[in-house]
Amino acid sequence: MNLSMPAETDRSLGEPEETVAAPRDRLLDAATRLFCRFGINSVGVDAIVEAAGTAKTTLYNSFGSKDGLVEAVLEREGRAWRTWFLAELDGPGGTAQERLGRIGPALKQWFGREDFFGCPFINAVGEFDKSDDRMRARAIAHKKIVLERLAALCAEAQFPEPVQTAHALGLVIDGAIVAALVTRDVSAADIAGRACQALFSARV
Amino acid sequence: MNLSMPAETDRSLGEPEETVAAPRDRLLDAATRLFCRFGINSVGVDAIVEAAGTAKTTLYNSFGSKDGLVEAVLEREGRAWRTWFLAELDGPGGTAQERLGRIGPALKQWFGREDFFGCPFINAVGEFDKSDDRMRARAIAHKKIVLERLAALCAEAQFPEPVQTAHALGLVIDGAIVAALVTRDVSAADIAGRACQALFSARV
DNA sequence: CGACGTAGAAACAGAACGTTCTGTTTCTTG
DNA sequence: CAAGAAACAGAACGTTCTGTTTCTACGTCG
Repeated sequence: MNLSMPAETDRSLGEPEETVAAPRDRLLDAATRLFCRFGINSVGVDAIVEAAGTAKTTLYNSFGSKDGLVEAVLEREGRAWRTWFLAELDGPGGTAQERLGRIGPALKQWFGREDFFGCPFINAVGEFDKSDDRMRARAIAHKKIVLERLAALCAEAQFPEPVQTAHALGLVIDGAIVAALVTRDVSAADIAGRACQALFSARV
Repeated sequence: MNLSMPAETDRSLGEPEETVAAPRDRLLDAATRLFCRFGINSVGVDAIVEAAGTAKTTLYNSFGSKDGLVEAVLEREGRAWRTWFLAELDGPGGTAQERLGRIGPALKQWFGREDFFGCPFINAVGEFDKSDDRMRARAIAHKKIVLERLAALCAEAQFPEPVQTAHALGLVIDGAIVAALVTRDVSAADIAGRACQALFSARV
């Protein structure tokens, strides 16, 4: 994986496929993997730097603290997930309601991944002090972006109460994530897809 | 609950209001409070025994280990929650569908409590190793009991697919719990209540 | 060429962790 | 009163934690 060699940018002619990511990115990758699988509080910085193949000094020079690394991981992971998920909905063609109908299939694809360990924001809020607003604020900011896009699609689909329907869709999505995490059963996505259809036809 | 203690029952004439709960129960109470609020991994045994007003020896004689205490806490808390929640649904009078309609109000009541910190099982699964089956199994056992009661009510309400509808209700419930935990907004229960009604009218 | 900045390796400090241990106190029971 | 059990108090075990420090090596660039 890392080699532990300084020369990580190939000096000579250039063999881009043999290069290794920069230490900062290796730390982000390793921390993301370990945090999501084992929980943030269960992973020490030693395990992270070992998995990243870097030194502890690099971690603290790059992120200042473990919490800084946590924040960077959630920031990057949240952005990546939103980009992927919203792109799944906004695929080629389809009316607004048909795009909303892709929520279930998109979730199913996600739940089937080997590295699916639930929503990092939900897990993070659950394992830290619930009276501390920082982690909750990060999760709210993440979900707000998704909810706003869902509300726009609900409005485009002429639902009478687009914001409320979007929130209901959000409940179904989060519930499916939790159910898939607990049961390891991807069919939670099918249940969620049917629940979405029920919301559409009920036009709540 | 357990007793197992000779003392703790007021010996003499009886001054029931001045007695203190048995050490084992004090440990369970303190651990429940601290685990739910701060997360299991963030609470050390020193904090628990201090909050319970007991000695560490009592904790280890009663539960064997911190994990034994965690298991006892989840066991008792899960049972208490299920008893309360299902009793809310099975209140006086009402058809099966009307009882299911009490899901939203029951959640709202729960979300409004000061000591609402989400579902301890969801939080616990999220903060431990996701490849470890023990914690997941505890959560599954808890949710199974609730889902079975919901499915029975769905069948009684003549829904064509009672089991699937019950699972959909479960998604909405879990999603509302997560949303209320993250946002601290009890109106997640209202959204959940409307989503339940949508599921009923869609008869999915 | 030499200075600078980045990164690695390894040790360290101080605290907290779960757990075990040695005693002491309290209460019940014979 | 004597014996035993249960709880308390607190020190100590070894490990792990976050974070710091020191030192070395390399690549870049003036």
